Amino acid sequence: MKLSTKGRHAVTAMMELALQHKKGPVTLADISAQQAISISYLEQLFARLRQHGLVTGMRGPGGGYCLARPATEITIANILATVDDVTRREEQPHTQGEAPAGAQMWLRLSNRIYDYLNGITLDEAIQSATSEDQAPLFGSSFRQTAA
Amino acid sequence: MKLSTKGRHAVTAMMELALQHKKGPVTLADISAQQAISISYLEQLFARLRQHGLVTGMRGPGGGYCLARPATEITIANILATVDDVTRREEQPHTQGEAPAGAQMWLRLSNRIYDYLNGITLDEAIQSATSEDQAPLFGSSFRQTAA
DNA sequence: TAATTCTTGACTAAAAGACTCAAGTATTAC
DNA sequence: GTAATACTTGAGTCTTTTAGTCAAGAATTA
Repeated sequence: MKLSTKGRHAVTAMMELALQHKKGPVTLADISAQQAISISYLEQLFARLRQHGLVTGMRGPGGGYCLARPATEITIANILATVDDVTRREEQPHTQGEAPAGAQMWLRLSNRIYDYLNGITLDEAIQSATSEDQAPLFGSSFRQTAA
Repeated sequence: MKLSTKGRHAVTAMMELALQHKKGPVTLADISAQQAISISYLEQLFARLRQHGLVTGMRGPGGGYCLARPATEITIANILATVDDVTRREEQPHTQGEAPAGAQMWLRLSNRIYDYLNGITLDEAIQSATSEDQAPLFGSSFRQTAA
């Protein structure tokens, strides 16, 4: 599991597509202008998104990119996985006694985060981000103590 | 929000401290051996962990590092925040009409992830990672479709 | 007092990440 | 047919991160 600016760009771009899908295909030039990223870089990202079946490209004038599936069927984890080469990984079933316990524990935690992000659809993310009053999603019993 | 190998090292090191806290302080040399990381690098990480009040160092022979608080009161988000300079960030209340909608949406999603990780304590992470039978934590209705 | 351990801080080499640039080909609306 | 767009390819640059070294020193305690 990983969370980088590259993933951020991909997610926000996908959100853009979802928001404007009623207006038809969205051009990379549009997204480039809104996100202040070069078209060439977006091309890299969208090449992967397309290869993984998350978007479809339409050529010619009036063309652009659309979501390949409804926004309710695309998860945040889906998007991050395409651009960051991360997936859910299965744990090894005890290779030897001298096992990297820490690695195994991290793997499980990592998978847990992946599952969490896989439970958030693009549509839902937009909904909760668009709603004015943002209800706390967790009790947040703990806050930062650091100065 | 960010998720890097640096954060991974910090989390696994903290797990190690939590596991061995009954045996007293843990030396960096121990962790170095277990995680195959140089002591010097660990020193960097632990310097930050100590500054943020997550661990306490004990000098002299028999010294080492301990958790500054019980493992039930340290969250994964706490740990990641110390080494990665990430925190929960407040959203701006609509600066202008020409607002970076995508940025705002990402911020909310990012905070949501942060809150999630802030809801997982070190202790809980170890528990769920140690238990043999790992029950699925989410419905995981969606799986990877990519080839 | 000497061994052990943390503390601090500067420094560095290699790798990855985050882009940009360029130059072309393929489609399709008009 | 031409212009607007997607798509492809590949190189190239700049920054950040990672992972680590080196060194001098301060605190602790056997």
